[in-house]
Amino acid sequence: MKRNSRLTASLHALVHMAQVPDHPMTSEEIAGWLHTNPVVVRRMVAGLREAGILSAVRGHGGGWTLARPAASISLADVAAALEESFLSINTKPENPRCLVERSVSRHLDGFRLEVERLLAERLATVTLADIAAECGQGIAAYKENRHAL
Amino acid sequence: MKRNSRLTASLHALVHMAQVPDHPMTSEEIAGWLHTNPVVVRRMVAGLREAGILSAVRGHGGGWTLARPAASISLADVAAALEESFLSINTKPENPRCLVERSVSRHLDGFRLEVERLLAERLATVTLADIAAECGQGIAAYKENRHAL
DNA sequence: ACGATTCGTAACTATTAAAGTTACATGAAG
DNA sequence: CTTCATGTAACTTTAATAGTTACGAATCGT
Repeated sequence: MKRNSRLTASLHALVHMAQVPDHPMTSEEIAGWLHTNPVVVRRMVAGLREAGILSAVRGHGGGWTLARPAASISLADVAAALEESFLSINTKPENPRCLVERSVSRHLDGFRLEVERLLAERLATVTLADIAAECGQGIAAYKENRHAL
Repeated sequence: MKRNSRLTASLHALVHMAQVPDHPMTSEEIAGWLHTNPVVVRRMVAGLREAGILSAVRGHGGGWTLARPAASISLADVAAALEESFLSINTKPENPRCLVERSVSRHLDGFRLEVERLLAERLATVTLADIAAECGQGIAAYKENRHAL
């Protein structure tokens, strides 16, 4: 898995799950899609479980399923659950006694907040169900997307 | 110098320069402000020179000065010259044959573009002169901000 | 009950992007 | 022609993240 792609990767997995509701998916399976390791997957989606987006079942036949209907899970919900910051722009002054540094940081921080708000707004307009529908839904679409093609 | 703070650091230095026009500042001096190394500074601002924001003079009494009036240099100009991406969100599908991944990436990429546009717009509304004015301008303010307090 | 399976998590290693450093060539001022 | 400053290449260090190993806990099928 590439760096800085936790949101992309998580959404990828979640939409696949939305396509086949009630079918638990294992971390092994997901790791295959994301070309990574099962443990990395479990670590990545831990926050999604805590946020009530995914529910996990252990043991034989276990795995992950969506904890609520795909239509009620927006991309913003997922992004928030991952607690990832997407804006890599430092707005904390290192030396708060320098007026210049403070002023620069204050401006940038204002912009940062505004931009994060816009992103959250946009992410809130799309749900997992929307994307699943775009790709075709259900078992057929799931098989279509099996990555084994 | 901390990571992901090239824009903040560059603006910090540039505003100090705006406060004392026609006084070349050495990388040694700037490195002191940013708590880093002169070579790191030279590397960081290389793009600013190529973009016509800074001009450098070598040799005795040399250093950097703003290449144009501070009022004509917006924060967006600086950000563009640094060629830094501020949105750490991967929107390139790793396996373009997966419909789900493509759909997710397409949505995120649209949002990314919109967000970057907003940020650029906002950065364009503020110039180095604006910030210098906020901090008090001229030699007096420069001394006020000497970081040696 | 028992073994197979799967998540949960801690502890460790590997990778990599960026900062920091050293070294030296280039050029300008006095 | 010495001194000081940038320009840049090459290398080392650092830190964030991915990847791995290991094992405990929980659940199912037999």
